[in-house]
Amino acid sequence: MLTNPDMHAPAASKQENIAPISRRPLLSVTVTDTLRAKIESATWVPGARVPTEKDLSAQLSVSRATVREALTRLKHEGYIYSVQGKGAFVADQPGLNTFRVDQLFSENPIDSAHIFELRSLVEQNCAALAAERRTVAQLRDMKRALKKMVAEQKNGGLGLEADIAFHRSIANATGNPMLARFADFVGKHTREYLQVVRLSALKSAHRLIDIEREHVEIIEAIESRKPEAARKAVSRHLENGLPKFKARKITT
Amino acid sequence: MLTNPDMHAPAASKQENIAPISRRPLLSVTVTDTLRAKIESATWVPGARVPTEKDLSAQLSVSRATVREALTRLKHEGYIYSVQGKGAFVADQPGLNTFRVDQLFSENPIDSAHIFELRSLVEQNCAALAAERRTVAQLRDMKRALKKMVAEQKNGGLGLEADIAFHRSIANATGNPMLARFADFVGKHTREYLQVVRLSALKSAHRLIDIEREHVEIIEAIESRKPEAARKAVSRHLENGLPKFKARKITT
DNA sequence: GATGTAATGTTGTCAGACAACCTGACAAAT
DNA sequence: ATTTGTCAGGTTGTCTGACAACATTACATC
Repeated sequence: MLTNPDMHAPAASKQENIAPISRRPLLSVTVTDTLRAKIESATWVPGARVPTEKDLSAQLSVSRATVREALTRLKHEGYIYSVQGKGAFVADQPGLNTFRVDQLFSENPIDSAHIFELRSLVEQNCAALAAERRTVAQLRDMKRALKKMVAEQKNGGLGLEADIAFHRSIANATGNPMLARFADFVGKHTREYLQVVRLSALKSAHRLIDIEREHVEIIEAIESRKPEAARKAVSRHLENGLPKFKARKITT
Repeated sequence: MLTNPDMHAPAASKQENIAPISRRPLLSVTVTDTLRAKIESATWVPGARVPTEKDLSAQLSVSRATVREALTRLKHEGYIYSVQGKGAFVADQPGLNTFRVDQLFSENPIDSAHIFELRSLVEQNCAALAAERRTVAQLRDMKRALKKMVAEQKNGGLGLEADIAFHRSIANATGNPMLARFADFVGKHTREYLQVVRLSALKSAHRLIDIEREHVEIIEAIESRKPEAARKAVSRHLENGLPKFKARKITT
């Protein structure tokens, strides 16, 4: 879905009951998926040589340019690597070059629970580390973001951007930019999948007050340097935001 | 560095003191970096239109094919998106489509500390969740991997693969495939950066015995369903494996 | 046997063209 | 006046062919 340009299209027209058109998938994307499947199904094993671009072009009945575009993506994902004059080969640990969620995610609510759990873990740890390391300036950032969110909500808005800024300010306070970036990453994707479901339910004034109180609890724990309290406050906050998945048992 | 084919090249020759050759960077990679910098420096802001492929081709004095290859990568990373017939545009949250570490990583040991901390957090949480959810079959997998590692080390090897399998078996026991995949991802990259430094120091028999004991402690905590004990056992294990960074203070 | 060299194959880059699609302007019809 | 149909131009997606850069192999030369 992330490769579908539609998701970035301007807001839908006012007639909501028109189903969105489904574009013909790009040829290069189809080829990419086809070749990636060869690797994930272990048809092509690590170290093995990938057919030459010319051969693939002939086998798949597409031009070499299209094959190259597909190979470019697979290289970027870490499934294969290529050496000029030599050829292309399956990587040792295919696909571990980048971490993506779209390839793991489907509309299945179980999958949603998985990524929400990942987010919860990351943000809990961020809060705990922030409680240990935050500077006064960083604490001020958190409070400012919270104030802004409350203000926006008083004006009838959702304060979504301020909410994002709030969580980011916590991640920044860990002093670990890699961790902060990953928190951003996971946060974006969870919010993306929530978007539709959430908007209506979130608007209730009752829930908004809860959210504010939960945020205050997080800040207080970080301010008073209590890592475990911060961790639990985040856990509660995120669980409350996800009533649908809250009680769901993850069975293995 | 991840786009450099050398890292996947066959094992180095026996003459270790030959410096690895540095290839001329691919033109398309250079273009990719140039364009990505435009976005990360906010020269091109979200929503803005990216120059047409023809224009970029003229401005950068490269062919349209090369420009397209660069744009393909940027699309894949989530920096831009394109619509046929319309053009290409900067994404709302550029770069958050995929999580990569090479763009954040440099040879600076501080950066290393950041990714090692990320790994530690992830694996601690995996162990804690595994302690709550593991099945008997999953517990058996962990013990089998540990046995294999010890056996390999008795034969003079490092048991690196078995070690990877051990950590993966814990991640699997969380029942969350997304979390397991991320643990794989982070584990791969941390090990990659360790590789050179570590091999000699690790060979000492003393350290190998320690590692075995640490692994046993992790398993015991998971077997007896003690999440916090499992978390701490993993924390100790990883800290011991990284003496260089152990005492380093992360300053913000 | 060691070394230089040419031939061959593969990926990287270039150039030009057409197909698919979007946008805007204009004409035609109601 | 509004809607609809048509057209032209621009942009990305795909195709084709060619050459450059690099690796491998076989062969000739010393």
